[in-house]
Amino acid sequence: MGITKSQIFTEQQNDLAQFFKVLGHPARVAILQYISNQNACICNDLVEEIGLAQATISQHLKELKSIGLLNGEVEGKSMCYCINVERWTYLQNRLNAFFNTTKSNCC
Amino acid sequence: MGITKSQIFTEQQNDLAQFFKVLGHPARVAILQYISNQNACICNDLVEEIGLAQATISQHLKELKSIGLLNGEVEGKSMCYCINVERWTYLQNRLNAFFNTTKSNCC
DNA sequence: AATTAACATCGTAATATTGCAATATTAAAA
DNA sequence: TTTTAATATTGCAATATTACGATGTTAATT
Repeated sequence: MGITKSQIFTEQQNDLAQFFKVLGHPARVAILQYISNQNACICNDLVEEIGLAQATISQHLKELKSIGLLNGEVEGKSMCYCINVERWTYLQNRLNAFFNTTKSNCC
Repeated sequence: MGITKSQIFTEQQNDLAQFFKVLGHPARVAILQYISNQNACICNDLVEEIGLAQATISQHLKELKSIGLLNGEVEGKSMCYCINVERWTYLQNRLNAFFNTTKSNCC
């Protein structure tokens, strides 16, 4: 079917999974790493840097924005995409909470 | 195309993304949480607990096994699936390293 | 030996994702 | 005002994922 049965899971489970899912593509990992190594980020750089078509990069940026990880500011003709540090930290804490509370008790 | 261009990314980026991807489904999050709340885990419990068909649960378990997060032991007719604590910790450290080294420097 | 219980695997339908070319859109530059 | 540069959006093809019924497989039970 290809459709996830979200309604049988809790909201926490769904949005935790959504965070993981967005990070679950090497292009998006690479984009975040590249942005963090720059003082400024311009989308066009990413096209050359990553090696995917402009439309594809734009799409990946959109997904990263969808979970609040990126802020985009218009700078003339260009865009300046930056990591939203507050959200970044929130996400890291959220994932750590998941790892810390989910422990093995058997075998 | 639906196919990820893995060859243009580093091995680190690809397997980090793979970890995220496997965790990026609410059923798999739920499975890990359920296992952690039990002293033993039997797959059949999961079918009732999660509310997906037995074949579907089996498939999700397979994906969790594929990144080494679950150990499965045969126990008579049943299976005992457990979290591989060593791998679990490795993964947590790996993700934290990603979060800590990827920082924002602009805007 | 037949039955049953607990999974795993296969096949398949429905939907999602990835990627790109083509085409907007927007703002600076000429 | 036309042109150009940078990015977004649309439409589509190829592939991946999700889910489940049907069918194996294996081991305990009868």
